[in-house]
Amino acid sequence: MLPAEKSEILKDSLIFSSLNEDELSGLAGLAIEQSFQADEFIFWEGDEPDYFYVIAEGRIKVVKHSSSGKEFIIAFFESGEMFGEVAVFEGKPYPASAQAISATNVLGIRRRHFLDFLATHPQMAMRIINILGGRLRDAQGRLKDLAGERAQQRLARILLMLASRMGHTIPFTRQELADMAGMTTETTIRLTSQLKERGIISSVRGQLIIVDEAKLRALAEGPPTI
Amino acid sequence: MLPAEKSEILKDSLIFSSLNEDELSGLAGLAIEQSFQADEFIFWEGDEPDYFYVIAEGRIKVVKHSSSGKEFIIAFFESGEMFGEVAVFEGKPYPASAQAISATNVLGIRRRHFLDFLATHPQMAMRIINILGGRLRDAQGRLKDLAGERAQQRLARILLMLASRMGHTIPFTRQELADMAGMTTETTIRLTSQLKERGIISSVRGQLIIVDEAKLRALAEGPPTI
DNA sequence: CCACTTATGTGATGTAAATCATAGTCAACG
DNA sequence: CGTTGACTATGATTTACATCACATAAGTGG
Repeated sequence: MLPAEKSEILKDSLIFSSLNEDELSGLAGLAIEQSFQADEFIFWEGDEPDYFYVIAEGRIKVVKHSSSGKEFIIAFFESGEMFGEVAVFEGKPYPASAQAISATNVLGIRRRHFLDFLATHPQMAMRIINILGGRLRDAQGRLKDLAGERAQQRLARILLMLASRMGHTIPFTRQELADMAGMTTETTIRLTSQLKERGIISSVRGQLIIVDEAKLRALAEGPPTI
Repeated sequence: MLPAEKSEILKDSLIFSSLNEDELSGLAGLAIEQSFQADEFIFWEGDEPDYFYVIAEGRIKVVKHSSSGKEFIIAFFESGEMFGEVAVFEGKPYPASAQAISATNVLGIRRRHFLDFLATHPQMAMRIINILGGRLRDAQGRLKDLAGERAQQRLARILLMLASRMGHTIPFTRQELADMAGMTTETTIRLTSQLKERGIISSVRGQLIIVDEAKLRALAEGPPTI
């Protein structure tokens, strides 16, 4: 891949879009391209955090496994988004694994290089603070949902969150939705079947289309206060 | 409160400890002291984020309520720690409420002032990135626990987390522990009673003492792989 | 010191969702 | 084009935990 292409990818990313040409090409010089097949792991929980990543093309999920082996999807990211940053900042092992959902190209920047770059680019630090803040807000919202809301509502909220990021067509299987909402595949299938009967969603194999967002939102807000 | 006292408090905080005297007194000039009784709210979820806070004295908890009204404790903080920062960075309403656990004094710094200060103090931004990163890591670990672990393990993990921050004497009621672990008070009481029987903890009203941390850790790790 | 509130403790019962089981359906691919 | 494997579907059964209901401390404040 040409340095100019790397620059272009970084320029299109959420974090680096505000940099000028010189800064971009400086960073691009440090970035290493890597490709992954669907289902391949970019890193595993516990690995040393050598790289910070920006997605050039494709989609990845960040997962943790419970003690019984059950998978939980903490987040997923697509083109232009970064991941692996928390471990890189702290210098501690990655707290979760990253796995490609589809064929994916990423740019990796070495921890040391990235920290040096950050130290000399204060406005980038502010950008990162905003991104981390947003992710923390999301995580805390999900914590409350997992602790206190019923499966129906948790699923509705997950669907709305996904819709706000990717539009009304949601390219995930029931299994993946289950792993995001913290429930079993069977439960997700039963709940989505109900949603279909009520005309709130439609679906084809491997994806799900939100038909009536208003009704879904009502479900997510809470039980129809009897 | 004298400016010098405010400086002293800021100097003792996690975020501002690296500042020099001039910077500290500059910040101290912007900081407003506020006091709260136990159970009083510092701010409510949904409020406009006017202030960023540092705790001078006391303890607070950050809570969200589920649609059925159940409380969930997202985090608690004590002297020297900051809170309310996510909302301040984003300029969106506070995503959760903050409530004093005991009588508490805080220093509040106006959003605008804090952002201006940040913009001119790059090394502070790095400090904040680290703090947010740590909180995000914690939140993601708890997400996985809530989604995939049993009540027994969740409680054990909460206790260990608390112990690592405050020592083996944990000053929370069963109700508060329940609200952190995402379960009912009754379940927490039953589980702690079991832990007492097994000699892993002891307790007095309103607090709980970890006696055998190794056994607790074994419980937290997972079921005794049969 | 007595009423009152808050925290702890325990049993009986209910239930949401997990688990177990089985089957149909669609896409991919040699 | 038929076989294989992932995805969707649905019923039967189990279970961890919530809910309800009371009872007994242990502080607290008049």
